[in-house]
Amino acid sequence: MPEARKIRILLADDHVLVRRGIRLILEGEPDLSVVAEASDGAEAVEAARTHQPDLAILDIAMPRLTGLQAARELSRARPETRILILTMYDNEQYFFAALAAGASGYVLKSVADRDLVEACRATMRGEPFLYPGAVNALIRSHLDPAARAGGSAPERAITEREEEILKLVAEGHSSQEIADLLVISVKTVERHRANLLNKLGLKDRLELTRYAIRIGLIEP
Amino acid sequence: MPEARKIRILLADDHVLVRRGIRLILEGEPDLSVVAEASDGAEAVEAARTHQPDLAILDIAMPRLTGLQAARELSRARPETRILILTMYDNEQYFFAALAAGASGYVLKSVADRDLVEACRATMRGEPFLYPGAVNALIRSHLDPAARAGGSAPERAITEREEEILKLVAEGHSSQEIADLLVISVKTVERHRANLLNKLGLKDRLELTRYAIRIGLIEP
DNA sequence: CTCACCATCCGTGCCAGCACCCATTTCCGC
DNA sequence: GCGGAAATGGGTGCTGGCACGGATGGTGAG
Repeated sequence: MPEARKIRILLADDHVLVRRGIRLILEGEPDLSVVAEASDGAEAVEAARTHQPDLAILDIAMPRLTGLQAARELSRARPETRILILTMYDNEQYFFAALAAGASGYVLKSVADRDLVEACRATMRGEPFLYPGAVNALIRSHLDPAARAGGSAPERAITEREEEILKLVAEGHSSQEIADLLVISVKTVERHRANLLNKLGLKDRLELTRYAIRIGLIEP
Repeated sequence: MPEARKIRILLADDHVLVRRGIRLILEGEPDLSVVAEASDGAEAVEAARTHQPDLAILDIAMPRLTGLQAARELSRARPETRILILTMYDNEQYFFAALAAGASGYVLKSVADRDLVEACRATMRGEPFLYPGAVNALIRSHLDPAARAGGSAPERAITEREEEILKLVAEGHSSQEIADLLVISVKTVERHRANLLNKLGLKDRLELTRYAIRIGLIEP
């Protein structure tokens, strides 16, 4: 039974080369088949509708919709499609967000060539697949749910207002400008920014900017 | 003559998946052979010494040494190795810098799967390989040498040292840290940074960061 | 109802970033 | 050799970023 029932995979990443690499890796396996590719989150959601894949492999950093946004869309629109999040960064913040978005697996690009195939199969068997760091984070979170809000794994979700400030800060606006834009006091802007830095475990507005770009909040 | 004389290729990119993708593409060709991989610029220079490749494919955005810095090193240390620069972004500034650094070809990652193999062969035949946008830029530069880096883009090309500072600033290092790293005074770092802001028409280190990300000098 | 959390605001203080001024040395091209 | 550009170093001064301390009202979950 050579064609028993291949796992139908949707592959979403904004880099052709990465897609090409992953595709070649996956197509080398007898039980895996890439039935569609997408170069951004919106395309991925669209492609999932038309191609009805069993599994969607989503990169986090994509234009239009990020992988996480796409995952939320997908798990609402097509809950039967399992989701595997692929990411460049070992960042617990993303990892918890990925779980919340309905992902069943979380794989780092840096180890992807070793683990990716195994992750696909595990996910389709209904088993979660996480990289070691993520498992640790999960255990810590289990042992002390309150620690999610502090310690090394800042995990309180960012609020709407904070995201608004995050975007404006990352776009290069000064606290004064943001205060004027939102018609609030400079002090409040600074307070929100400080909370962001604290929650995300970042150092200054420069890192905030890179973070915002990574999650697709703003364009570079 | 199936083993006539394969082109020996050194592949440098900081992402395993990208290397994997490129490698699979290249190894599919009968006349191309990847003899070494490197995950940063310094490794690439080192690998070129030991493996003596005919061709080095260098990503611009790499840790330690960037692709351009590695290209300069390489074309000095091993001029017989041809250099192909691989980049994420269509940016003329870096295209000219690549030429100056001794590169014979300049390929965009976004079109790499189509053109990469052809670019390798052309480069080895001694023909330059450029993507269409680069050719246009060259023509404009020929018609009006003064406009080379001009127009909406920065007027004067940024120097090697400035690029070094640009990268470090964009990575979030303070002036003091950079001064210590490069063993120069803080004042000199600030001077270079000021020159960069001036040349690029930017406001502060935050914009410098976004610029560095846009041109693919660093990862977000 | 109380508690936790959010959004809002204020004061103080330090330091890094940045602007604007200055200079010297080296090296390259004309 | 002279002019120009790159790299190096310096001084002064303002201000915005960021940490730290406080406070209030609103709102939803327990």
